[in-house]
Order: sequence, then C-alpha cells, then structure tokens
Amino acid sequence: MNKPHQVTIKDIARTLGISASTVSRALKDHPDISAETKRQVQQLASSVNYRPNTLALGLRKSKTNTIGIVIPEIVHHFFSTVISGIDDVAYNAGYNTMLCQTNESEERERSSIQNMIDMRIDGFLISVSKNTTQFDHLTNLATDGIPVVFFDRVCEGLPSNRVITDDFEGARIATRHLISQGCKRIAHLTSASSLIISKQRRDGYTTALREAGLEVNPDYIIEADSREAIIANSDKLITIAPEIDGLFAINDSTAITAIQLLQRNGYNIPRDIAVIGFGDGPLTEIVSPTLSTVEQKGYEMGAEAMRMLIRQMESGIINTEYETRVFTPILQPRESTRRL
Amino acid sequence: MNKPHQVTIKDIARTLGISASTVSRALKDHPDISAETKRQVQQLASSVNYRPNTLALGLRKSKTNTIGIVIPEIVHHFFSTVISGIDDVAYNAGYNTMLCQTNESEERERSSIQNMIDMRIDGFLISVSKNTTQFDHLTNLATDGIPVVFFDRVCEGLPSNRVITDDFEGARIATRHLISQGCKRIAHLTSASSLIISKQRRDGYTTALREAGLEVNPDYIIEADSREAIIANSDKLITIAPEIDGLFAINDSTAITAIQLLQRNGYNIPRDIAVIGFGDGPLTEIVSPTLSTVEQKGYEMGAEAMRMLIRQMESGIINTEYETRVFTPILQPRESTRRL
DNA sequence: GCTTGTTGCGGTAACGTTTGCGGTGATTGT
DNA sequence: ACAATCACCGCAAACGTTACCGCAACAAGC
Repeated sequence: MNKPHQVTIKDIARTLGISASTVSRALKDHPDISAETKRQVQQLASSVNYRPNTLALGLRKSKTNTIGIVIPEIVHHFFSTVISGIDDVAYNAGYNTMLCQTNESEERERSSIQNMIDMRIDGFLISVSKNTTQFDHLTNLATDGIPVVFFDRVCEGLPSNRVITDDFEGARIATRHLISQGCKRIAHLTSASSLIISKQRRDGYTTALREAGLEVNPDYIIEADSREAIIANSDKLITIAPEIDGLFAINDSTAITAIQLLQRNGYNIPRDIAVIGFGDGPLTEIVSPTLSTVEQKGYEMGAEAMRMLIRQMESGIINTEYETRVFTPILQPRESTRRL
Repeated sequence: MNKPHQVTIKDIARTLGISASTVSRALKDHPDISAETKRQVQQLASSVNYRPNTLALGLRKSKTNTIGIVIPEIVHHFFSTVISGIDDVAYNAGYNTMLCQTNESEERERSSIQNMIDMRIDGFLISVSKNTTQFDHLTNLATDGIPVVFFDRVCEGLPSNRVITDDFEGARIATRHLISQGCKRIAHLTSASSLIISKQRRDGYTTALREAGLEVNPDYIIEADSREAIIANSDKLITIAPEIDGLFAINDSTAITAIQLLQRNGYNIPRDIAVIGFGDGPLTEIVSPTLSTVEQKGYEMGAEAMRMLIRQMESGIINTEYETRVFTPILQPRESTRRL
C-alpha cells in the first residue's frame, strides 16, 4: 500500500470539470463565484476530505503559521511550563510550534535557529543559552525582519521584545525576607555571571543587604546553580556554613540540595540557617522543611510571550517599537525560613 | 526596513549569467557541471549566504525532514525527558521537530495531528491522550502511509511501532519488593482504566500478590493518579490505612502525596506502611523518606522512539513489519520501603 | 566524411496554491 | 439596437526547487 495521493485542488477541479482557480475561490467564498458552484465545490471538498497543502501555501504567501521555540533545556520545570503556556496560546490562535532545545550550546543554538529560518518560520520565541557569547545570529534576526520575543534569558544590549521576571526585585524580596526573619550573615548561590538573570539576582541580593545596613561578603557568594554544582562545591558551602545564618539560592533545586547537604552536616533548617529558593517548582511543598521561594509564573510568561509575538507578527510593522513585559515574582514563605 | 528578499537560486543564476538548473546542480556537485562553474556558484552562494527554501523543497519532494511529536502534557518530568531524548536524536540526524501537547483532550489530539499532516510531516511520535476513545485518526495514519511510532501510551489493538516500558513487569517488581519487605496487605493507587499502562500495572500488582499467595482486595485499589486526585480521595485512603502495611502508587508524585497524607495522619513510613512509586522522577531523592520506585528511562525511550521512526521513514517500506521495543524498569529501593 | 560519444549547459514542467487580468454571455439602460 | 454593466469563470504567472529531456560543441573512431 503506497502513499495514497493526497487530494488537491486540481483533483477537485478535474472531477467537477472546472478550473483550479474557480475551486480555490469557491473554497474561500469569493464573491465572483456562483452559489451553485460554491455548493458543489465545498461539498465535494468535504466529502473527499480535501486539505490545503501548507507547503504550497507557505511558498506562495511566505507565511507558514508556524513559530519556533528555542530553549536551553526542556527537562526543567520552569521551561516546560513556559513551553506549555506557549503551546496553548499558539494552538488557540492557529499557530504551530517547532521546538529546539539547545542544551546550552551556542553552536546548536545557531544551527537550530538557522534551520528554522530555512523553514520560513514566522517568528521566534527564544531563551538564550548560558554559553552563548557571540550574538550575531540573534541580531541578524532583527535585520532579517523576523519577529522575535525573548523570554527569561534575554539578550543584553540588543533592543528587543522581552518577557522577563523582575529578577532584581525577586532577589531583593527574597533577601529582605531572610533579613526580616532575623538573618544577618546571608550567603548566595549564584550562576554563570554571563547570564543577565544571575547578575540581576545577585544585584538584588546585595542591594537588599546594603539597604538593611548589612555587609556584603564576597566569600558568601558561591557559583553553584544546580544539584550537581552544589555537590561539586560542597566544601565551599560547608566552609562558610558555621558563619552564616541565611542562604538565598538562585533556584529551588539548588536550594533543596543545599538544605540536604547542610542537614547532613548537622545544621537545623531554618533554626541555624534559613534557606530560600527562587522559581517555585513543584518541589517546594514536597520537601521537608517545605521550601520558601519566590514564585515565577512560567505558564503565564510563555502565554504572554506568545501573545506578544502574535501581536508583532500580525501588526506587519517590524522593528519599530519593542515591548517589554515584566513579571514581578511573589514571595512564598514556607517552613525553610520560619524563624519567628 | 522591510523583509529583505531571501536570496534564491534564481538570483545566483542571474548574477552569474547562467540558468537556475545549472546552479542547482552545481550546488549539489552534479557530475554534469564543470569544475569552474561549480567553483563560481559555490563561492557566490556562500558569500551571499544562500540557503535553500525548505518549503519549495518540501513541495517538490513531498519530504519535509520534520517529524511531529504529540504528547499529553509537557509539564511532566517523564514526558519532558522523552521529548529531550527525541529532540537530541532528531537534531543529530538532521530532522526538525514539531511539538503539540494535547492536554489529554481527544479533540485537540485529532486537530493537532491533522495540522501536522497538512504540513506534510514525515512521521509521527505519539503518546495518546488519556481521554481518547475513538482511534480512527490514529488508524488513518497507517492507511495514509505515514510512519508512526507510539511511545508509552500506545494504542491497543492497533498494530504499530511501539516503544514502551514493561508496565506489567515493573508493577510486579514493585509489588514483589513490598512483599519481600514483609508487607501482606498491599493497596494500589491506579489511574483511568482506559489507559493500557494502568491496566498493565494493575495486573502486575495483582499477579505479584497471587504469586505470593496473598489475597487481592478490591477495596485496596483506589483510582487516584495525581496529587490532586489523592487529595480529592483522601478519605478513601484514610479509611483503609489502618488495615494496610504497603502501598504501590502508579507514579511518584502520587506516592509522595500519599506519604504526606499518611504521615499527617500519624502513620510512620515505612514502619507502618511501606510505599513505592513508579517512574523515578527527580523527586524521589528529595523527599523524606526518600522514595522507592521503579526507574523509567524517559530519555532513552525518546531517543529509541526517534531512532525507530527514522528507520521506518528511511526504509521506504511502509506497513510491512512493526517493531516493538520494551524497556524493563529497574527497581530503585530507597527509604520508603526499608523495613528489614 | 559521417557516425558515435562525451562534456556542459539550458529549457520546461512539475509540486499545490493564489491572484491579476481578461474574457464570455447575459442583462440592463437609453 | 447599441453600449455599458454585471455575474461568472479561465488563463497564466508566480512562489523556489529539481528532474527529465534535449541540444550544442567538440573529440574520437571508422
């Protein structure tokens, strides 16, 4: 059983003894076509289950109704919720989504984007890789007139549409919360300084300390942003553990791993050291003690990014005005910081 | 700044004063073309950054080098790892991936698949929705000659390519493990009976009980497959809690929620009731007690499914022979079942 | 000299769709 | 009765690419 020929407009035209253009117009209710002809065409079309060939359409109109998602890692609660939000909005608006994970590789980011350009994607939703150092493939999108919305991991310096969380403010809120619980010597687990979000969160952290008249100790800032990184750098954390009474981690899983490490070393959380995370995955209520964090709405961010992209694509105007939507994270205090 | 015209083969032909067919052949090193012409064409092509138009190619060859992923929910650790595996293999093989989540809706499953057919996707990777009751849209794929590999949630009765976990055996292993720890009255948290996987797991559970000479008590089988479902059915679980000494949950998050519920009601895990889950997400080592489970290799399953699909697509032969790859889950005993 | 073969390239059609233009036959207006 | 209007439809080109066929030029073989 070989590939059965998908029925085309020409087939309909042939069996009805009319021209392809008439069929095309009849299908889209063009006023030039008589009611009778329309009826015949539409009936036959639906009875043979005619479906327009999207490739031909895309070729003709240079519009594919497809958008590309470029994301560092799919297996990440935050990112997967973002994708989910994107996909739901896209589906309801009649767009298809192409997905590429870069695995934090710049080279893969470049080639994936190029692939999608080759497929004549209508627009991009991008969260840039941690290791991307050259940004020409991203700036080129703008000069090529392809609409882009960056989310979460945006591209510094490049004017663009953005959907981000207020990382600075979120970190400030988190740190302030620790201070309000009586912490005075607060450490911070951070990520690669190349990422804007980690810089912002660090700034929020130091700002909150200064505002409270507390000293910023560089030894208290450790670069570790994952379960693995904590384990690899456990000695650093253990070294400062006796001195500190608070810990702000750049994300939840890092916070949780730190808590487990500290607990195993005899520290009581939150009595000895209060710990707060960032992101609010599904983990926070499952661990013991439950993890305080600042909530990041991934689904909403994805949905909003998709809506923004649709606006950009459908406005027709490119490159004129950029939008930025900032989501302010919300403090979710739980047991891991309850000291009062 | 309007859309800059993407450079085409015709453009190259025009500036070089040769025909489009020559350019096309020169680009793919056709023997008919002289070395000199090839050199000129290839040099110009790369200097103006020529990229073939995938839509035109797809239209011409009815092959898009794109595959479609249809999945119930993205925000699910297991599924996101599967997607990750798919995407990595696809990327390395030069395929693009289109993604659709059905949100467990049959209607959305149908229309997403139809959308992707309209885009002339080369093949499908599908995990069917929980609520799908009619399967014609899936059987049609076979008659349309479109290669499909089902993974995890396969389509019963429909002969097809499959990548699955041995749910029966996994459940049997899990239940046996509870028995080996001295449990005699073991309850089971299950999912919608329409899903093959839940039926298989239930069968594995009852089989293990019977093999050990233990009685199967229908009251001990509760339909609850998520955090929310447990909370909604908490009274049922609490009712049987005094009688049971073991619990096998259909997935990890259900197991964890059950543990928390039981703990709040004064039960000690694993002393009073030993609990085991299924799936091995990232949660198992984070909770206290750490959760015993049977490990499901999502990434490998995705990768294998993609490889199988590639074989099917590139063999050219459709519909002749179907493959099935079964992954046997591995017991991961942790604290939640340690009674001996 | 004529055939045969080779090398290198161009023309055309085709994939499926849309669209501007034009053309037919019939109806209307004067 | 003649032009103007109208309703309805077909032609052909175009989107970018490739496969098939063919053709010119030139070399070689007899």
